Amino acid sequence: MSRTGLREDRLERIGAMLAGQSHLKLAAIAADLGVSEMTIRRDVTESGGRFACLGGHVIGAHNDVAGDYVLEKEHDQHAAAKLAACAKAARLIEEDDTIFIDCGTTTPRLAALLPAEMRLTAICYSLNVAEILSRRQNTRLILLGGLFHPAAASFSGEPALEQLRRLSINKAFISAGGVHETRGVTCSHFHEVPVKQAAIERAVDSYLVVDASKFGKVRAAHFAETGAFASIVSDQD
Amino acid sequence: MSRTGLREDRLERIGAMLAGQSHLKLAAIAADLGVSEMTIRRDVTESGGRFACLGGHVIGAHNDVAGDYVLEKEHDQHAAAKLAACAKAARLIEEDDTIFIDCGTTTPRLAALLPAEMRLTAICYSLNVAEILSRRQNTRLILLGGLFHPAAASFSGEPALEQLRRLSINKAFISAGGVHETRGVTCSHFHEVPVKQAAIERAVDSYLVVDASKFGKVRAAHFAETGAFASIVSDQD
DNA sequence: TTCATAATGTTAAATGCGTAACATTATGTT
DNA sequence: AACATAATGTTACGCATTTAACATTATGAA
Repeated sequence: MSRTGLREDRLERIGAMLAGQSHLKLAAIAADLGVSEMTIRRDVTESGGRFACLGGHVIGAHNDVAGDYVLEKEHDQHAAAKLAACAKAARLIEEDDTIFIDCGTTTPRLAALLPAEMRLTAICYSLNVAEILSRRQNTRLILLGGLFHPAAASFSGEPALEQLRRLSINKAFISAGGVHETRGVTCSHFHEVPVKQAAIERAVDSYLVVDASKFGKVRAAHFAETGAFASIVSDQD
Repeated sequence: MSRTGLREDRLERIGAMLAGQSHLKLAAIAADLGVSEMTIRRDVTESGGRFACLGGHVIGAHNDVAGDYVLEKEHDQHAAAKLAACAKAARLIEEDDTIFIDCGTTTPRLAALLPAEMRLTAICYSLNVAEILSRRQNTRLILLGGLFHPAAASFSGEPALEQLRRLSINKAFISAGGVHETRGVTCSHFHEVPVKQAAIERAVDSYLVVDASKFGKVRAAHFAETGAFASIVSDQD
């Protein structure tokens, strides 16, 4: 039994060193902590997935959304479809637009597909989308903050809603877990409902960005009818 | 001259595929884009640091704060001192505390050094701190949103300030660019001033977390006197 | 069409990573 | 103190990654 917890201490220090950096040389960490590279290797393998060793470097394993492994799997399955839908959505965006990007597993791809040099104002309320947008040069980013929900990596709260209601949006890109002819458009997380609704209300045009697997599905939280959208952007028709 | 920009297209698609994942197999990307691994390798080297190849995988280079290379360098210089200061600060935190963590290059390390299993409520207003905190299991995270400032990776805005003024904080961990006996405590970014001040006001105890290199320095934006803090937590005395 | 140039594919060799096996040192117990 | 066990260090070898060099295919211009 490791009474001392030295390994855990080192892992925390590795985490601290990694804060900011994307990857660090195995040798550098070993030198910094005054142990051998082999020990760092062993630490990383025992870290339970917090870190990973790749090509002599350590990287933070940085799993998108902590916990939600179900979503993560679904993610991979329809990855190509989502990418296709996002590519279409990205073509709708013009220079100097003010866009709203919803949360979920589809929308980060849209954020990543925005033309690199295009001047934009982007509004979002999820951590993974914000992170992608924050790296852009010519984009003004507004993140609606509040209480963090790990399942969707999104935030919720009245102050943020108030702020959203005072913003004007050209194009809102909304995602959904289900699109049904009679039951309308639904998602899984109730706290997202008021945000999505406010975004749709404030936007000149709203677009529903979903892969075709969502058609016919129904989720718990209803937030709009299909008629609320200027168009449904999907990999198929 | 690459008139077509195929490479750039692929880089965007790689970015989109990487959205969420920390790393992706080189072979998987090559298969998805229908090109050879060698081409992906060349893309990555020509990406100007956006991506990196490590151990047969591609990772997002994920540079902490886009742009601020000056800070990034200073960062590295006093890295050990900052880590030491943060380690001391981390020891002040107890189970079930509500803590405020400031923005900057020091505080991400504090966030990373928080005991892994400790139950906490954490308030922050910078993207890099939020990202680290969001991976914790037993922590309720509140991010103060608003307009993004790339230089400090932080957010500002009246709605977030209002929200902060309604929160109660046990311990606020504040960073600074300068600590001076007569000129007080200062930082470089004016938009941070009202946030820091509100946090100090709402906190039972505020702690100034700085490495010793900050002593005697003065920056443009004044936000507090040294007397406002329960103690100054630094690598030296 | 023909040519020049860019883009991509293929192959092959060497560097360096990753793993295992064993040696050594620390730690705690009786 | 002597022992058992955990923790770390060292070495060496197989193999995947990486790089370079060259072959091939696309692209655009004259």
